[in-house]
Amino acid sequence: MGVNKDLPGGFEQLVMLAVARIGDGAYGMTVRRSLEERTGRNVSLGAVYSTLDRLETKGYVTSKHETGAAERGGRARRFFRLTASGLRALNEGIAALDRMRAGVASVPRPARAT
Amino acid sequence: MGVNKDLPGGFEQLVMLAVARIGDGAYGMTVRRSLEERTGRNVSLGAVYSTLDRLETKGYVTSKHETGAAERGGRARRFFRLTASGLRALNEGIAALDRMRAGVASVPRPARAT
DNA sequence: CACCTACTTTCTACATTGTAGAAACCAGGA
DNA sequence: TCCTGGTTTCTACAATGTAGAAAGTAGGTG
Repeated sequence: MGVNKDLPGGFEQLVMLAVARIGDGAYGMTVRRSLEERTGRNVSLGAVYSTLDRLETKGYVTSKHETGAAERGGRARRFFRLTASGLRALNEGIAALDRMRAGVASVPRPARAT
Repeated sequence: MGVNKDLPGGFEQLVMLAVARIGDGAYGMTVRRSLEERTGRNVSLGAVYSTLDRLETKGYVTSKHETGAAERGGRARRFFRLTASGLRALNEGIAALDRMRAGVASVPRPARAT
């Protein structure tokens, strides 16, 4: 890898953004849903989970299994949160992209706040 | 791949942006330089060229060898340009990222124009 | 009880992308 | 001739992207 290791690439960025935007209720399904809604592409759960796993190995997210009785059918959910270093890496990656795109006429400026 | 095939990932985006921003004089070395200046990371020429090659196979850039006598030491340069479909794909990818990041408090809005 | 179903994660496998470094090319000057 | 600077191409491997099948878990239902 490059000299600045581990700047997250495309999909990883998107997944981290999903986790960030969802906040507390971020687990596999909600991350997937968020991704699909905002990007318009359909993403498989497998894709989401393995990315999340890899992010966890890098220390960019942490996960915790739902405690107590999940009075809900199904396996205990695994909730994800962005770590400080994850946020840092995410912002660096985004910043680099922004610097790259600044002033390129054919590439639109980002929309204003939402 | 996903349903919307071939949205370029991280590094491909950066390389396309470099080509776009450089305009006419875009070839291996200038692309590399632009990347390094704006992102701060050091990128190898190999990385640049193979990415450029792959982008070309996808039809996102075209290349043309320097015509006439290159009255310069060295092999004839290969100049790259973004194709219309490359630009479209690039903008789609960026737009998806923007939608994902819009309204996420911990992720700064992009800087104003440069 | 045995089974079915909904929800969710985990595992497996493979394709694509990211990345570096060595090799080869080319021309001009020492 | 040899060296050097500028440039591309080739080779190889690691990391990321992506899908799909499998399996765990609980609650309902006959």
